[in-house]
Amino acid sequence: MRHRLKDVAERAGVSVKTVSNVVNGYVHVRPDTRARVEEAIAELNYRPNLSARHLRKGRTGVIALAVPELDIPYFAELARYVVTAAAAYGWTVLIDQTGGRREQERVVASGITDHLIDGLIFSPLALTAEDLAGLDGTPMVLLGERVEHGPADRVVIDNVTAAREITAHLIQLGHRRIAAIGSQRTDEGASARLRLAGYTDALRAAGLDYDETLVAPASAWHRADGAAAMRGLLTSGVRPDAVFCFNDTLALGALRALHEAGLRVPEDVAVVGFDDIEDGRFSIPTLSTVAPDKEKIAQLAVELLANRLDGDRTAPAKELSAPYRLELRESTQAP
Amino acid sequence: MRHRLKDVAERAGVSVKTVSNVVNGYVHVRPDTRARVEEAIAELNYRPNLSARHLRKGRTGVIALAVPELDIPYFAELARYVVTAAAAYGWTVLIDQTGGRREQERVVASGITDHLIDGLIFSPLALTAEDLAGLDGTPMVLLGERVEHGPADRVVIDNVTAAREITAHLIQLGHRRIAAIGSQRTDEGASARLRLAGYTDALRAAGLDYDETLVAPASAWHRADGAAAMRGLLTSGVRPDAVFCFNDTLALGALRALHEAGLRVPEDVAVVGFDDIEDGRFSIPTLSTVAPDKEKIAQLAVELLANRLDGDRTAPAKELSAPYRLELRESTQAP
DNA sequence: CACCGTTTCTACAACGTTGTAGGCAACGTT
DNA sequence: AACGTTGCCTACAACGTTGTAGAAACGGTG
Repeated sequence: MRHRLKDVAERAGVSVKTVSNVVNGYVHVRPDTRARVEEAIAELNYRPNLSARHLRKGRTGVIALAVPELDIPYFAELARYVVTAAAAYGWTVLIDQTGGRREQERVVASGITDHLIDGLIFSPLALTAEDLAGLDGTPMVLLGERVEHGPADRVVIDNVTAAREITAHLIQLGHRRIAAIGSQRTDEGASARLRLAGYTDALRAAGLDYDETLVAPASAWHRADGAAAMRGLLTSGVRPDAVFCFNDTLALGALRALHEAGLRVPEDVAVVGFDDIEDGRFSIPTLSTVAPDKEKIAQLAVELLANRLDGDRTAPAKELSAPYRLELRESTQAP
Repeated sequence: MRHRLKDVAERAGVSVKTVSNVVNGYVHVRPDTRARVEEAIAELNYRPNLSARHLRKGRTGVIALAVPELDIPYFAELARYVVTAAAAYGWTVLIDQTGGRREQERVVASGITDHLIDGLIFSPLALTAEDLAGLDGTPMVLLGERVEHGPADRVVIDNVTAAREITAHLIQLGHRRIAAIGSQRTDEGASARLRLAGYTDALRAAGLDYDETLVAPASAWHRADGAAAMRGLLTSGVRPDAVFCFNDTLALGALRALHEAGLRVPEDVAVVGFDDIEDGRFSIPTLSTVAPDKEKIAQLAVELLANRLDGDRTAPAKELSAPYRLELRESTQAP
């Protein structure tokens, strides 16, 4: 059986509250009393009941991270950094997988975990600002562009500028027929919209025409979608000399499709992605990409949450921007 | 503010317990009373406080999954299946990242999440059976070979046979100098030991000599380790005509190293992995591998945990085996 | 009409913890 | 010697929920 404060108290011959004071590091406890209590704690292997503590204190020391899918490497890597950053505050991270479905996201946002968690870091795909309006519950930090107009603190990266820079890199290498893979018509494609904007900006700045046939949609951003989109571009007869994929998994799929079509990368077609997932550092060829500083994103998100928990919960929402850099590898230049 | 049973009770003009009865689906509540209570619940957007419920009932509806690292695709994919399988039981899954460090694993096993969770699915890397001995706490299901001799329920796959079969596949293709990447000397390498055993079994069965210089250790099983081990083999002058990597990320790293050395896969060297992660279905070349049925593993683990929670907690530990199959792709045969 | 069983509901206690209030020594100061 | 201050500790209540016991109302039976 698990032991309670009461058991420890009886063993140490003190009151329940004194044991509680020892556990919580209260100063006014005589050294010998403290020692006796600590001994009893060790002997019984006592561990506080977090539910009871939460019920009393209103804090659990647990925060949640909600992401669309864990087996998208970007989110898995991000999750690792969030867990690490949260550990610095003594927090445990509960990871929730929403599948990107609006209903599930709404459930998570309105607190599926209910009173179990102190705060939420949330990377929504389908959720709208309206879904969040009127949520008075758990403090929340949003990741990414999906929900704008500040219903909650947010951490973003400058997608438009990053997309413009990586596209400009392709242009500077001499590419002129640059395809884009990953555009999305739906409202849900907030990142897609911004990255497409950066792409068109770069074309315009270089005096290149925007050619709609070079822009391939992708409803999801998995490897299979990237491969399918690339095959579609190739069979439709457009012959790009470079491809900007809106994330790395799309790009890895595109690399595969180009390989199957007998085209060499980067000699025949240059390829860039976005996210800097680990796969891209070992793919053949290695993948040029936009590398958001995931560690920084995680740290900022945890920090915003900490401020919100300790500080003014009604203060206006803050928005922080995380840095990124271009990671230029083999897929845009011969080894 | 969040509302409590008391608020709902006042609004509906009934006792607190009646509201609790409605929330919990107790039968003896008059339809009109039930309706009034439900209306009040909806108006106040009442949600039960799980901590309080847990404190009273001893159940949270939350289980934890502890894995070494989330950005190892195998664990990310497994996590997704566990979340899905647990949802069928109405459970939320808290995901914990141990980093494979023994101390952290011990903390998790002895219940870092303490009384917050009902049960634990645990994939240990460094933990020993002694660490688990004397743990009387939360019901636990172990994944993999690390901890043997049944201190807890366990789900495994037959690593030895699987490794033998994939090695036999290489032999059958005519390969004779088959390297192995991923062996580990330390106690922690339980999977490594079993896969190495399968490898040597297959060699022996085919009458091939075991050549120690063909076996490369890898302390961790990341892409970088696979690439380093492969480079090591190549520069040491041994010329394998095939490589069995003990997991897929090692294999992807090995593919990369072979590519850098100007060797073609599978024409010059055939490569196989283990785990069937998504990357391997899109790599160049696509990767032949042992595909454990991750969905089944997750389902069995959740099922074992459910039985343990509802049934006899002192019953002897059960061990279930999950199926696998060989997934033969380009890396062992020309496209 | 008294009695019994069922339905519907309520009051109370308890889960394990911590904040508040307060008591009792021991100490230094007047 | 009386006083206030400080250090150390205890008793009690409360967090929000549900199990238990039982009360009140109702219908049917002898």
